[in-house]
Amino acid sequence: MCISQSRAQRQEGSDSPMQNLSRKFSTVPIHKLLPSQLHQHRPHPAEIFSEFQQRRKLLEHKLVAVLDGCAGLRQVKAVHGHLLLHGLGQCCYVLTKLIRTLTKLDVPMDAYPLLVFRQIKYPNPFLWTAMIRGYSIQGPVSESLNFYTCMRKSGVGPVSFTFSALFKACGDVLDVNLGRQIHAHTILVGGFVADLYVGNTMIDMYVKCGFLECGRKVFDEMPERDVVSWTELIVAYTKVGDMESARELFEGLPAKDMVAWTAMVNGYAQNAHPREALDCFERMQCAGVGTDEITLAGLISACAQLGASKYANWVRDIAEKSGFGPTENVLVGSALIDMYSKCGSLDNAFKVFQGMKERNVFSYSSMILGFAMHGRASAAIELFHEMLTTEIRPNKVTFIGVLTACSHAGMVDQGRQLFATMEKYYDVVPTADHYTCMVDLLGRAGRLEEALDLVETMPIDAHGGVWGALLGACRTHGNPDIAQIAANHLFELEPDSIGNYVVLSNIYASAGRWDEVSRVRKLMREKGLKKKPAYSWVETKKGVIHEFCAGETTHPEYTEIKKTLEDLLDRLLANGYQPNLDSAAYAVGDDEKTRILMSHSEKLALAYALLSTDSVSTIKIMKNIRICEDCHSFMCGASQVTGREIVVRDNMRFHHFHNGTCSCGNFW
DNA sequence: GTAGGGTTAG
Repeated sequence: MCISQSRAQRQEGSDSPMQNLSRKFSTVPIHKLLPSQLHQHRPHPAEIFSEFQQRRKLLEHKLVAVLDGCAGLRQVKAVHGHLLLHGLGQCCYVLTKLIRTLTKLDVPMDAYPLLVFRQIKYPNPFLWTAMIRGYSIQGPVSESLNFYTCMRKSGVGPVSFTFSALFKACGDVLDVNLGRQIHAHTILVGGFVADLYVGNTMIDMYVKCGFLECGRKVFDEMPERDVVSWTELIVAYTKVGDMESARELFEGLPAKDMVAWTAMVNGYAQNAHPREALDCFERMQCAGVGTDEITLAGLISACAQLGASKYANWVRDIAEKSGFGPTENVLVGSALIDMYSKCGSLDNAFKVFQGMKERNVFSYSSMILGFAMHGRASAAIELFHEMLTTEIRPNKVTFIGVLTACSHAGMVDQGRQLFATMEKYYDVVPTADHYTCMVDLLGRAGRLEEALDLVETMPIDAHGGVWGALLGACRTHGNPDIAQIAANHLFELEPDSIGNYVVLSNIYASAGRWDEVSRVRKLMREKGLKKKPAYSWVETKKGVIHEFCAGETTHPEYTEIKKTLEDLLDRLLANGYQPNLDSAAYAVGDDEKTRILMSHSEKLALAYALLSTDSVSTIKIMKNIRICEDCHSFMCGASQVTGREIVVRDNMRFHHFHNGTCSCGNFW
């Protein structure tokens, strides 16, 4: 027993030279010795190395923290200089951070980062990956891939982050083929395909490239998923408008966080389902999930689509209570400006704008568009000039706003001038949407030939909007010949859009060309297209919304409505109003035309509002299609004989009727 | 290292 023990001791000693050494050295940690004791003790070398390593690690961490705080290339270079000076020029950990910092500072990879990298003798996988990621962010992606190949050749194995960086690169340049190759490679290398981050970036890559089904397949095959994987796919479905699939997936998500809920709320809002967006938000609140500015942006957009002041005030209240009020938060503020404009309260929109501490191009553009939508052209243009005195540069939407303002106010020359400066001074290349505004501008002003010429000579392809603007102008100015040209293009571009057939047929009807009217109607029948029913909505005092369809007689208070309308008509006729019979595009007698005109949904809505609201409040009516000429002059007259303010939002813009005139100046 | 965002025209 005794022998075997001593043998074991001897064996232990021979196996471990360090243990042998330890008998000759002190085991007291060096930092616990007094200076006077130092010369008597001989600290163990392992301890000295360990202490050295600890200090070095601490130093490296500190350097990484310093790099994190670097604000510019000069500071990074200074750190690098110190690294070289103190023998840390080969330290992969710190240099990885250094390269990442340079990437964050947008320093071109080929310049300084590559120089740093080339000085390293033995780069570790993280350092290689920092280079791959750098090129993946800046491009070219081919270089990113080159680095990957070199890394493999040098015998360094990848880490999961390497694949994430590569997939991100493929997603950014929309190169699904390369993505597929790397996907296959990921499987080949083994292990990484099951990694959560790798899977998530792979889903993102497929989705960005437009291969949603491939992303779904990756998702379905992932051994482990988290809320990020789910949310990526949910968003992908909302972006293609497939809210049903998004909802299905969302309901199956076990732990829904704020981002996932927000994806649903905003998905509904973006796909024109404002009620569902509101419902979803209420569920989110019941689930006790917090709200931030991004959730609010979607929610506010939903309220803007509903266009009712009841919701506008409700959502504003929520924003204030969540700590994202319009004064402090530029995102929420801009969204509220847009919402108030669309709800008909231009005053509230402007109040929000004025109260904002910080403004950006969204705030200005929304406000300019608000003014334009409400016919306040000079205010829109004034604000545009005010914006130019700040550091904020206009973008393409800002120009849509000012051009629309000019167009609705008949300011042809000013509009032309602005259009000419867009690219020259502001680097905003005109898009087909801007040409739409220009065609609208010329068209409304009656310069149909010039408008046609512009469409035919514009340097980019005209889309439906451009021809549609021309067709609309032909309606206003009664030009069936140019209308036919525009319509022919529209029938090609938008074969199933019913509105174009209706407008063309109405133009022919106004010109009394009934043969042509029947021809267009026949075309509609052949295509199986049916006229969209015209609706109007009116909000009563209690915030209840009543809907009226053209020609309907089923409202419970129809008798009173009819009586009110007849009384109003009598007063208007006495005041000089004459029904615009051209607005009833049917080959029938004048009496029948008048009867049809009196059944238009906005007139019914107006009569109901007169019946059910107090005599001082503004009447707000919303419509799903453009207001006709007859209803427009009817509203003008009504605002005069009743002394009421009437606001009508049609599918184009707002009309403020006050004392016999409209804010649109009869341009719409 | 991975996920949610605002204004647009006929």
